[in-house]
Amino acid sequence: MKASCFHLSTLKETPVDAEIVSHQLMLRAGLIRRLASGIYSWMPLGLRVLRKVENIVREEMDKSGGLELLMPSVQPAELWQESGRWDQFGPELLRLQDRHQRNYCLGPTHEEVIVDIFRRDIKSYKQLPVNFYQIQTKFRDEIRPRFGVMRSREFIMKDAYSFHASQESLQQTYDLMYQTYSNIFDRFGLAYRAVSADSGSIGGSTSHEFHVLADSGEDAIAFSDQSDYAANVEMAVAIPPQTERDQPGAAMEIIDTSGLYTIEDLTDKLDADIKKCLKTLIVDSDDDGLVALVLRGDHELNPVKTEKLLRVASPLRMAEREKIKRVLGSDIGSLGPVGLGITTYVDSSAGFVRDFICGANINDKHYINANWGRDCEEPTIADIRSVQEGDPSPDGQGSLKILRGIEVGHIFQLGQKYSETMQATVLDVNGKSVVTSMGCYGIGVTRVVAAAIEQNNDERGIFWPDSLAPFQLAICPLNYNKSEQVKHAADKLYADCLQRGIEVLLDDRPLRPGVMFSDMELIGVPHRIVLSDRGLNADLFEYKGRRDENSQDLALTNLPDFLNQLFSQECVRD
RNA sequence: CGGGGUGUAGCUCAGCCUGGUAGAGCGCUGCCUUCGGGAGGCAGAGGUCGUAGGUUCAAAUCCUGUCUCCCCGACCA
Repeated sequence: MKASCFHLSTLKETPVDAEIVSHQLMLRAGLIRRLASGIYSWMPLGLRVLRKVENIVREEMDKSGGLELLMPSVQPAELWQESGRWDQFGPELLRLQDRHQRNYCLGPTHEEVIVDIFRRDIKSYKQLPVNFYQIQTKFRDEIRPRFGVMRSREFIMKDAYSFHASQESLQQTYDLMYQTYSNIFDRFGLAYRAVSADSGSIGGSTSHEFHVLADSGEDAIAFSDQSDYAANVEMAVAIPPQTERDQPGAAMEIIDTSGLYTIEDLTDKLDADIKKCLKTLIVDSDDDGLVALVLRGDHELNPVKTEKLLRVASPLRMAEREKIKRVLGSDIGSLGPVGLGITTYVDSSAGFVRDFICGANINDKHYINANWGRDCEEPTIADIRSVQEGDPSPDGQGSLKILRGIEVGHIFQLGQKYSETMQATVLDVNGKSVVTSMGCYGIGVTRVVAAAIEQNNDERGIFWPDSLAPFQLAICPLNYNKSEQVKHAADKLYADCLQRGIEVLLDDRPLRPGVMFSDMELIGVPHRIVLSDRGLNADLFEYKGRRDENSQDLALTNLPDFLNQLFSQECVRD
């Protein structure tokens, strides 16, 4: 490609609305343009990257026996009513009507449609297992789209759905998909991590997320420094520090703590050990009452774990202050488990603390040296906190480290959630009708592009991994439009690269070198060759990798070999 | 949806408080100079000031409605 024939629309200034680097760089490099909130056009340069992602996904899915199909993005309401999700999904589902006032939605996902296809087409266990997938545009009417393509309303996703006559078969395909995803992310050339995950609203049991590691990631993931254990912090099991409680010490006393309402106040003013200060949080119950949650002062509540507990309202809601005061008789800064009188869950770590400090449920009073069993009821233990860096790994090997990640892939075992309600059955060996089990496997294709940038950028712009770069090589001729010598050499090199199948961008624009270099660095072309009169006169060309400190001058005679070496791997692979 | 902001040239923004009829930098077009890290000069093009109404002799500026977009919270690939 010649730059003069391409559309490079780079921006020198950073657009104000862009909050995170990937969004800024995608706009500055001219990969995307915003059309409306959460809706973006992919410009030619961005589309080249998007296609790279798609193709890798497609190749690996095909290799694993996936069958590509393409389902409509507009879907009839009837299907969604049948699965029950027409009502469940809420405003995130964009609904529309046609001219006959029939209801439709824009597909946020395709379980309903695929199940419908399946039940019409597949009758026998002999046709199983199957794994259908598509790479297609989805629409979710996000409450608040942000971060550009990272959380947009319209986005492209690869979604795959597998069907099975048995759990064993589902497990097999699930494991295969896990491996396939690992292969895909390996090929992307991104640092990633597969973690056990909460299956969320989509339902099902076993589930893993694939995260691209980046400090700006929205998710925290915990993994063992000594084993394979890795889980989303939402999910990671918090192991109590000990298995038996120490004997109580001194007798409980009530003390005056006017003006001390937070854990910090207590540790500052009373010189107390934060691990001995228990905090009591009050959330709404599912029957209009209250539930108390007790945690160690240095621990954080984990809403995802907590909302699964009996009587706790889901989604989790902190109770209103007035209601707490009314029901419990004190303000939130003075609450504690002693004599509280409502359902109380005590975090497993907090349940082992002896001689603790807690609110007395009387304003401006706290107890010290309180003890479970002696001063209040034996605690109902639950795992309700988020793990912290340094906690023991739940598998007993090593301790946990915490990194941030961007969720770009998610695999689920759906089981029979949809196949049951929508009657996706086949006949088994005995001619009996059995409900199929399903798996579902997603990759956020557009999000992968953003995540790749989030992980690979510097002050000059993007640096793409070779596998995702819109162009592999930039040829930057200095004075292309003035110097016959340079033009000739550049054209020859360009033709040679095309011949070799290298994706090359020849910058033949009449630009100053600085502008040209900056553009190529901004858009992240991994390799750059500069040709100039000065160099050619000395039989030299200049090479610089996007991530290299310095450029190097190399002998022109070695250029063919150099190209061979540089691009041998990609040529074999693609 | 709740809270906070914003809207003026393609982009980043000034002007608004204190009404008098629109500006800068970058980008764009042409010419000249420069030519290895976002050059300089000259000459240009480009804006119903988000939108509808109101106040006023006069509105980008004041008032009201409305829309857009962004930020903070719950959701997710």
